[in-house]
Amino acid sequence: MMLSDVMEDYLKVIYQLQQGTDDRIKTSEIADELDVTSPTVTSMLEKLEDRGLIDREKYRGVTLTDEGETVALEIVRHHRLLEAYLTEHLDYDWSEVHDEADRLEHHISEDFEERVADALDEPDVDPHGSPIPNADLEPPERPDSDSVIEFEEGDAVVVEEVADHDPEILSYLADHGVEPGVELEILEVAPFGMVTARSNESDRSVSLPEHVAHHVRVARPAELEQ
Amino acid sequence: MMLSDVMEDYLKVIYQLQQGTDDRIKTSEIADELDVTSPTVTSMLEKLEDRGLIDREKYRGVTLTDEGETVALEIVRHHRLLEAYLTEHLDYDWSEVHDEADRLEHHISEDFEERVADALDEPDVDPHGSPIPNADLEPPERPDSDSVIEFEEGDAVVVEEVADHDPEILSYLADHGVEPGVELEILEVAPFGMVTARSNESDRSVSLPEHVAHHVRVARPAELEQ
DNA sequence: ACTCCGATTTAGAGTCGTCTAACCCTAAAT
DNA sequence: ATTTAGGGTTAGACGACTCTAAATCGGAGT
Ligand SMILES: [Mn+2]
Ligand SMILES: [Mn+2]
Ligand SMILES: [Mn+2]
Ligand SMILES: [Mn+2]
Repeated sequence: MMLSDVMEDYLKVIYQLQQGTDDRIKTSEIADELDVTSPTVTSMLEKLEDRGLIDREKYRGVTLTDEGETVALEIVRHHRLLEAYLTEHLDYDWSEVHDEADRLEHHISEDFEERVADALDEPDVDPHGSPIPNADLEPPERPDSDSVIEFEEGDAVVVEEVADHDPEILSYLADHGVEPGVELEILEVAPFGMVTARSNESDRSVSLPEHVAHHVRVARPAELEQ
Repeated sequence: MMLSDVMEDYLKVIYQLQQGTDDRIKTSEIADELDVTSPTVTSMLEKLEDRGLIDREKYRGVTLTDEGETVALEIVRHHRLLEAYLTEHLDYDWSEVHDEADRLEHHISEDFEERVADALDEPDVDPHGSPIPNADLEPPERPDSDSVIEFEEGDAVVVEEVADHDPEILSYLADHGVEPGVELEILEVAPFGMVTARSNESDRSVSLPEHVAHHVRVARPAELEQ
């Protein structure tokens, strides 16, 4: 199956939008994510349906077929391995890797993928804490983390994943001690969603507006130990 | 200036065909190299001319403008740095790097280029002995090597560059002790161009049919020492 | 059941890079 | 000066991906 970069991007986006819901993915969601108009999405969805990569019900959105999911996992694996390699071996900061990986993910060979995975010793998460699909492209199990928004004043949690790609936000977070692996004590969750917490890294408090906090996924330490 | 991958490839090919001649580059040469038809080349040449990247005289071929040459050098730098990086840091063999670099060269950022160059300590040749344009994209000086075909029985020479990209040929050459840096003693140059030589690496003789010998560029050791 | 709004699809068009078929130019040979 | 062979260009088309404008669907609220 010979797929264009663009088709790969559509499948990747559908995969990512599908994580954490059972809802079908709607035309407009894809259009937003890829920065194209909805008629453009509609016509690409027809093509992907013809190729058996998605299930489509007109006016009701799409889901990936198994084959489509495998392609998406392939691209996600490339992306996250590249992010890991760039930070580990080329001295990139975690805030800088996304765009580079987003271009290269479509252009590396299976051989390159394998050598990178070897050089990293088959990592299972990328620098943002997101799981890297294994070489067999089985869907990684859903990490049992929740958005930090779900917690309350007084909770002690560990950052598992920061699912944001904006370099400015990521730099800010790192500067304020919010990275995968650090412990946070929740100080306040404001009614409009802003979370204030103290990091054991920076030892000062940091406030995260809702749209940022939303992407900071954490788990209770207990859940890790059990 | 926003250029497509395809335009970059045309400029790179024109640059490479231009090395070692003062002739203008002809439509059909480009078509052969890129595996497209000549009308396709003609229409792309019109576009490149409009953009000021080539000088074109209808029916008489093209040359790169300074701007076009800079773009070509940029891509060649990417290509050769990638080849060097893949062999040095990802355990690729020199016979395997070309195709990978040929795809990635269009998709790496300037930042990536710089980090790779740093990791390699600003190398000046790639694994095939070809010069890597510097970061300022000044045209590298033409290496003073000649095809091994130009020499005669009894000459002692050093391999400077193996300007071939075919993995099978490169593996064969490495197996028979023909790589940049090795010394060769020319044993025979047949009338139909085949060169037989003894390598100080393998210590056995190896014969190279003309089309292979043509790409093996060597220099007299004396020229190196002076 | 009906109406209406927002989301989706249909229709039609444009750009890019490619092709084939037909025509044309240049340079070499007569 | 003419012919001719070979390569180059023009013309017209197509697939991939995108857009805007117009038509249509479906669900929410009466
Ligand atoms: Mn892969
Ligand atoms: Mn990531
Ligand atoms: Mn560059
Ligand atoms: Mn090379």
